[in-house]
Amino acid sequence: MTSKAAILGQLRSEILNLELKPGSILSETALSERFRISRTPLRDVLKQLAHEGYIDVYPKRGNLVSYIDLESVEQMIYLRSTLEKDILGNLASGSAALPLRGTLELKEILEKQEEAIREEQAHETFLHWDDAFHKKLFALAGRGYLWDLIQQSNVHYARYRRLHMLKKEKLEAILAEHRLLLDCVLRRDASRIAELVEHHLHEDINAAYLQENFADYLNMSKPDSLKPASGAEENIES
Amino acid sequence: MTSKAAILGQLRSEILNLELKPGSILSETALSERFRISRTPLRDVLKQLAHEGYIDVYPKRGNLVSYIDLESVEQMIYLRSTLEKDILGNLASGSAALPLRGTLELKEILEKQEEAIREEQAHETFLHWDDAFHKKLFALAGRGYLWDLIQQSNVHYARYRRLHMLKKEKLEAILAEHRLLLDCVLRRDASRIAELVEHHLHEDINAAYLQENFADYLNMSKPDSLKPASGAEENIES
DNA sequence: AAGGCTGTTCTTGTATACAAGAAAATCGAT
DNA sequence: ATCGATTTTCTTGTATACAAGAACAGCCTT
Repeated sequence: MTSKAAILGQLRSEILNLELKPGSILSETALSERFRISRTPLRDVLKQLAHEGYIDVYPKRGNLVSYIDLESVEQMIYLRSTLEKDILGNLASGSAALPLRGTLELKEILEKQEEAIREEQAHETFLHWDDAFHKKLFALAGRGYLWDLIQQSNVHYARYRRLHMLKKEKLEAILAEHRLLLDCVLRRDASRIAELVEHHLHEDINAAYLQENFADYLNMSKPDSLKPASGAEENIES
Repeated sequence: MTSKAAILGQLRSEILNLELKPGSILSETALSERFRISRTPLRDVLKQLAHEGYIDVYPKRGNLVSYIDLESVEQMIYLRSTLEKDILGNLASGSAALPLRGTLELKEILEKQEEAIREEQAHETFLHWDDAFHKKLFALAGRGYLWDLIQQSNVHYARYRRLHMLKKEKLEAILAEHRLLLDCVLRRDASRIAELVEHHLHEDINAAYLQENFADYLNMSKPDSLKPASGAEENIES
């Protein structure tokens, strides 16, 4: 656990699966002791995390694990929804036929997902194969580049999904929708895809429920005085 | 010119307007002398540039201004095309009416763009207002967040456009298309928007012409041995 | 002349000492 | 006890010395 890439991955996964709760302090000195590495390379890791939205940097005060930003969640859902409607539409309406190889890989993924449901403590595994399914669709449409791009700004949406999963055991429902979508593509029925994708991604973004049960995970847009750096402090503006 | 944000902006603009050509070396020591600042904060700036694709980092060898990646260009055009079709479609089909204020701002931008055409050496100014027009459309649809997100991965597309501009003086054509698009939205005619957006953004991605005239600006996918770091070197993987 | 070894000199990567800002704790006066 | 100024102690930001890898030049060998 000494390389920068390993540390980055470790912190990323701890933040994503909510072991590190929003608001937790990531101190440079503390982390440098934990990972037995000096502050300089560790700062590189924190910079990367900050750029991907995992942490908020308060200059000369500290780094906090970011609170889940529902605005970002809504925007990412819209982005994915719009793209996947188009992608699945193209795959279905057959200007380019779905190759047999791709079909098989998709079905394999869905089987893995079904297995994951049976396990207990299945959420992380299930989510992994859920992502794999959508990623494969992007890849088959020649849009893997965009999938990777989206993943770089996915912290808030990824954690939001995990909070929702905790409540509803609607894993079966999700899997069923995947099967339905694949069916439409294979039967070359583009007509229903738009509504299916729309419903699949907009898993009721129920802000009220979240604020009731996970208020301390969320970013309630408070006065600017409490917001992280974004201006001309000693920070880099993006 | 001592703050990190200023240096970042300076280098960004020099790379975007091709003063710093692809392949140019950005040495930490050289830059630290140029900007009278130590290597540590300067490395932060380079990290940011690397993350946004402005430079490629070859560990222990150097940092080169990235070559224009036509794959990225095509992906970004598709991304914007798909999003803007939906955005303009929504603005036109009127679930939410375009407010008077927004209409006026858009027309103002188009006037600025017309002024820019008359000036000589107009390209940079023209492009600025061109971006402003599209950005305003995103904002009016409540998608300013996504516009900003896209801008963070826009190096290759931005430079590609500048190379195209050098050849064709099709500034008037672009402006005319803007007027046409705005017209469709105001007249609530959503039918032609898709094809207009498609044509507007896919300004003939003529790879042959570029490779003929600007081969040394482009990233011809060479053998892996010449590619920048992306694996388990001493670098951070994204 | 060609090939390979070796040392020099580039580059970036890391560690650490110090500077500077912000918040908290302390101590004092009222 | 309460309020306020000062000091102390956190935090991150910066500078710099050193480590280590990569490329290059030169030389020697063949």
